Amino acid sequence: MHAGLMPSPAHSLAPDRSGDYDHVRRAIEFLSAAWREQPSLETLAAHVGLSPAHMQRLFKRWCGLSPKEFVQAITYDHARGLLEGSASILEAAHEVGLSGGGRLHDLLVTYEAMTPGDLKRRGDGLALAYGFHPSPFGDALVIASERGITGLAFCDGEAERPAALADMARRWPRARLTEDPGRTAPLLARIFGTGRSKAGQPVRLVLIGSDFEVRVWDALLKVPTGRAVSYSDIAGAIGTPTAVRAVGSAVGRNPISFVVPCHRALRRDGNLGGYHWGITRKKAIIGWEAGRLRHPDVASRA
DNA sequence: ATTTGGTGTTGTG
DNA sequence: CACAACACCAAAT
Repeated sequence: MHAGLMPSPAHSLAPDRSGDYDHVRRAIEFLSAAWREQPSLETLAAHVGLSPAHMQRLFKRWCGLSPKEFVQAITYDHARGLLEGSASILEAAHEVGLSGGGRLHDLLVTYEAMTPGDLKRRGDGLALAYGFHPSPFGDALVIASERGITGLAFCDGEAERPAALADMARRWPRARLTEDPGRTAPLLARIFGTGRSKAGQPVRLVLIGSDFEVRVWDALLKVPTGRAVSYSDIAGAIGTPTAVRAVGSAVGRNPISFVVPCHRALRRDGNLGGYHWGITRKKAIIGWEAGRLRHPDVASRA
């Protein structure tokens, strides 16, 4: 299938970015495998199947960084920089956080957690709408109840959609899921939409998980863009300093990817650690945020 | 670089 | 109730 021949919308002010991530993903995969040889722009572009100039422009448009800068942004050293002073992030947030209610990273986020009773019912009586939508990181699966977003997952391409949906549905086996992209689309737009969240409209989350899991996810919500914490930082902050590995599992079970920024949890030593939706995507998100931080206006011109 | 032993929580039977 | 699985970590090959 030669979908790559799709004509580019030459002078649209709102370029169709939905196809970008597919190329970006293949570029990141190549760079990850070959970083030691410092591949040239030509080599990279040839592998992805684009001209060097197009490759460069694609990356710039996607995240504001060139491929070379992107590679810098996901290196070991840079990750260690993100972790600088990481313990104090959660400490400071803890002082403010309890009184302040939920604000967090660059989005305005509020959340409620399901009660233990709700959890036991495994979603019985819960009506959930879902939809797939293009996002900067591939197809995004959004799941929402009447009270707010309960799930956000990613996949690459139509073929992976059933698996992504099953992975999410398994978390609330007795819930009734109905496809309704009309309802989920505006929720996703609020997350990836242009610029800052439209004045005062918070993103409402519904966290469905055990008490321990919710405490972990709450800690993640306190990590701002451009920073990161280690799994053991989180363990310490929630009062179970030796439960590092359990924290890792809980982070991995985060149902609302990206909004609950599980990609900002790294290994203590600067290794990136794992990611439920693939390490490539974790790299993509970290690099994308690095670019957005450097050029805050990139997203606002849409 | 890779292995090893120690971890808390959750889901399964 | 026991047990395996897990997006980890520190120390020792």
